[in-house]
Amino acid sequence: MITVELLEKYGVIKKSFDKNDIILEEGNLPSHYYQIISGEVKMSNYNDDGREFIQGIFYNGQSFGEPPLFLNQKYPANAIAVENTEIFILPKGNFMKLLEENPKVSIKIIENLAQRLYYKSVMAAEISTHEPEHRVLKLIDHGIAYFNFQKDKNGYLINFTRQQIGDLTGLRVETVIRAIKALEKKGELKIINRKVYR
Amino acid sequence: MITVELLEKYGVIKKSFDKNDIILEEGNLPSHYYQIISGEVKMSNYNDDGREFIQGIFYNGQSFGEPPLFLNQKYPANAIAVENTEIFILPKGNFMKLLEENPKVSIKIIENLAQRLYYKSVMAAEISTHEPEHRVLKLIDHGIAYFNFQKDKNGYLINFTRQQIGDLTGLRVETVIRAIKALEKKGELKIINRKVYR
DNA sequence: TCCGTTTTATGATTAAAATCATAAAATGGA
DNA sequence: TCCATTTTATGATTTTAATCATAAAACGGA
Repeated sequence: MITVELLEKYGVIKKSFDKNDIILEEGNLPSHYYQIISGEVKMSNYNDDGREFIQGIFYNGQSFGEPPLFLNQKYPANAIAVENTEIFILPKGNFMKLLEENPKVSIKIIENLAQRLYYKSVMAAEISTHEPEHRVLKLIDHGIAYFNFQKDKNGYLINFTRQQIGDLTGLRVETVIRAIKALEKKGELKIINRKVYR
Repeated sequence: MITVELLEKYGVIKKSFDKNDIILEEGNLPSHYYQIISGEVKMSNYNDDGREFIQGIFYNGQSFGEPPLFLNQKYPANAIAVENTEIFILPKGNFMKLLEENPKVSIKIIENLAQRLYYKSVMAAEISTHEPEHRVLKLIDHGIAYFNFQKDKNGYLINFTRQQIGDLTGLRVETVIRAIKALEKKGELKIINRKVYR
């Protein structure tokens, strides 16, 4: 996350997106740095028969889509507004100048990329070698640590739909529903009027 | 990749590992920066029944294991020497000092992390939503672009065993063998005395 | 408040890859 | 050069999650 003052100094602009708007598209070449002001963004892929895989979900203050920007490669996924969203957008040239002139920002970027790489390492191993229940639980625990889940008297409210959990873990929605039921039976989590708590 | 001169200036040491030696272990806290001088290193996970998932394979000049170093988190995977390997090892404190005093290195680190994140994004989507043949072909094409595969009159020699391809794509070795056969039949690649070319 | 859409839910069936079994070929140390 | 190990290979069987079908509950705009 880069501070508003710094972004403004380098000529950032604000842009609004409605729910379900496409912010950037797979296959396109990157030209801007994106940082969320408010709202929620997902980056995801669709395979040939329309099945979705969610690479990640991003909230206030978080940036997304930097890797291809640094590599001059095409975006490997789409970015879509999950709800109405406001975003800071900075042209690549300005962004690079900002980085050069503010070395401490580089460290922030490194930490952010490291965090995302860490998540992807954990989930890749999960998706490849573990059963549905294990995958779902790992995603939930990651979500508690890194997403903005709220804690109340029942525990952490897992603010994902079953479909989203499926799209994040490579499982179909029915499998997720059954896995969550099984996890509840084992006492690993609670279901209170359809909402999942841990 | 950080230059030898710079590493030496900050007190790097060399260390040798034999084939199959464990360089660092899942669950441990990081304390050093690692950069390969010669040889080959894999980072991988093992699930409860010993099934392996290879996070990545690294060669001369490449570094590995940085994300947890930047985050002060436990390693999410093991690093193992695939063959006899020499490695530059720099203590965390020295490495951080090097970064602070050489801002251009930060950009290199960013590019490297971005590249690895890119690979993981592509493979995560593959593993979650595509059939074995597609997954194998995608890995092979990625390998051609980013690993040191050699080109000769038959095309690029894919320098992975079927088992390695399986461990990188989350498939069992028999499935990989059958997928490669099917891809040959479709003309997507060649098998010349058991070696795969593309 | 009504109605279309989304989300959660459950049972039956199917398909695809994993597993199991076995073996030939190749490789690499001793 | 020999022999143990690794790699590639193939067929049969099983298992597991996907798929298919259907529906109730909840949600959200108009």
